[in-house]
Amino acid sequence: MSAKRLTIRDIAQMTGVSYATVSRALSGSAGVSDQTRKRILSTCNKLGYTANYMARSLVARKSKLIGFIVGSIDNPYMGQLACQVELSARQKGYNLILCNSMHQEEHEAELFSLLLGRQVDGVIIIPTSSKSYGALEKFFEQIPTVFIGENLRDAPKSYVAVDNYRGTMLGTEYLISLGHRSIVYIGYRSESVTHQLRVGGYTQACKDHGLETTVIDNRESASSIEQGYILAKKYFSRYLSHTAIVTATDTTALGVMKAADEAGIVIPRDISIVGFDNISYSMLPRINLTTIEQPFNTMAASAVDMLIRTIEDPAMGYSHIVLSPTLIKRGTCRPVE
Amino acid sequence: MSAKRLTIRDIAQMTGVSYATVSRALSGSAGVSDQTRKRILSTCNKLGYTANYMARSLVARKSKLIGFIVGSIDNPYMGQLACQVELSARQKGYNLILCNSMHQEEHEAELFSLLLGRQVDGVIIIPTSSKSYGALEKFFEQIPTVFIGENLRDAPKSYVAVDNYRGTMLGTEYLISLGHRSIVYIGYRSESVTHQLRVGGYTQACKDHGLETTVIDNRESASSIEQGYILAKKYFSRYLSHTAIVTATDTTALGVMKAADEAGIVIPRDISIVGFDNISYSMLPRINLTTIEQPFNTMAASAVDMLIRTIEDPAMGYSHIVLSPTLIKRGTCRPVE
DNA sequence: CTGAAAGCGCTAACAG
DNA sequence: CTGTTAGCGCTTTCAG
Repeated sequence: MSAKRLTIRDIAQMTGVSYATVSRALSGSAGVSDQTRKRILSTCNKLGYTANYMARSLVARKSKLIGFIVGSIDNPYMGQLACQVELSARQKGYNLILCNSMHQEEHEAELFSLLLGRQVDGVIIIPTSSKSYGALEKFFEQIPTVFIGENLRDAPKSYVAVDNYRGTMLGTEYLISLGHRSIVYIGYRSESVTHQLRVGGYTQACKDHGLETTVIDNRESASSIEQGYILAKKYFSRYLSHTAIVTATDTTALGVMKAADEAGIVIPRDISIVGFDNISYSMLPRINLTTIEQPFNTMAASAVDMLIRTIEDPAMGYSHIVLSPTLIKRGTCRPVE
Repeated sequence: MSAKRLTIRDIAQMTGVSYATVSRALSGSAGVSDQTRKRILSTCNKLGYTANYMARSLVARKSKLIGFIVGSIDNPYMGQLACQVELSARQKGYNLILCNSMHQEEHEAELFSLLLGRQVDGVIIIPTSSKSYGALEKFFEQIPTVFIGENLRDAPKSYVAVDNYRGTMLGTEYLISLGHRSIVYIGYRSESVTHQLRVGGYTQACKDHGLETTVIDNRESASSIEQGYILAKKYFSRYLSHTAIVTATDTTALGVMKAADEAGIVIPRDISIVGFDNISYSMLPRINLTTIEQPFNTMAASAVDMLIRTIEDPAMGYSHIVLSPTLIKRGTCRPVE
């Protein structure tokens, strides 16, 4: 096992040149004859030599490493983003150190320090809530950071998010266009700006059409199927008047659907429902959820681009990228007679 | 941005000691008076100093970094494993570099070299197929590696997997106990040993009870909902005789269910189905898939343990951990009259 | 075009 | 108990 890895000196000796020359040949910098370069390169991969990034990073003072903090990678929304983030980053020569915060703000801060110690050149974070921002502020001047998913409003920090307000507005108006006059919002997490905006879009759309609003809060630190289920179960046991539901997230919607099924409420016959996120599971057969799509690939690519631009030019300011959501019509909504 | 990070010398100067003393104080090694240690530690976190892992790793010749190669992290099966792997690794002082191979063996090899250059102390891989093993063999003597998920039979390399043979056997026998006499297997990927074992368990169970077998192959390099759908669609358009389906994976089952729904085939009334993996979405309301569970948490924790043990004691041999699967009875199977 | 030497931030002997 | 001195493997001046 690990027969002491080869160093630049070893291959210098083999080739009969100084190790400085080897370094030059490998890093592609000028000042080496084509002949020696070829000779060096060939012995390198004959012996399977791979340069030591650690040493290289130490002198270069940059690691080409990006810290990536997510609530938990088994959440499909984060998984989809993570996949694209990793791919774009790698394509640009960066690798990702993955960290799960388990949706806890204290952990996010600890993880940030850890990542700082790891000498990452920047961090991309899918924050648990907007509160994350405040707690993390002290790190921002130490290291380029970009947020994904959470809308930080006018905070002086880079983020890429979807237009959440417009998203729920789109969803709510679709429901209204179908004839619904009594719509409830389920799963509002008040400490999240994303959720504030989502509930805002719903409220505005209702107001615009002279409709009443009802909002059911989620007091947990994350949205999940379980939470949606719990919330909806309680809801179904008390209210009966609404003909449609706007949910905070697709996972919430999934939980709501479960509760509806158990209560013998048929979707969309008895009640219509629209989700938010368009996680891959929303398109499943039996689910077939009408929802608002977040453009994952664009979000991930933009975040990586933004971060790397800031890393390479520290004088760069911040940017806010707010992408357009799309309504995906599937099978959970129907016109009201 | 990044006001040149503090070094050990900076804080040595501030405290009025030599930087070696600071190093000792930080690494907790003996040979520093409690008083000076406290003084050093306090200035350290007053100034927000974090030790440079790169430099530390360079001299220690270990990075406390683990490379983690997955097919693609947005696959729920891999996401669930990844989450646990990261958590266990971090708890033991290791961090993860995440890489998506996009289910391509060539990429796996490239990723391995890259990770080697990154000086990871070991790698955990969820291989695309058993072919991965051969192509990667040349790396194994260079770095501790453990495989998750794929059963490598008697290969001289560490892996943790579920007893796939026993899994489908369990599933098939359950179906048989329900009275099914005509069962088809959908989604066999012949280049994967995991799949060979799964189809083996199915075949054996059928043989044991004197039943015929029918196997539908998946010629793609990965299982997915889409593949399951395509396979099932073709299947439903030709066969009609089976009363039950054993699927290679839950994602396959999901695709099969979609095709069934579209074809007007009602599950479980017209046909029963059992999946494999118990990914989180199988328990969804409308899905409620009867399936074989893989113990994700145990698998992840064992893999990390095994790897770290090998890292810390290079003389360690390899181990094969084959965990027991469990049948999760849900709503997609019913007794045949 | 190539070699020698200094140093990135840290740890680990070895002295004092 | 603390300071000094070599490096870890590499890049990068600066000479030749």
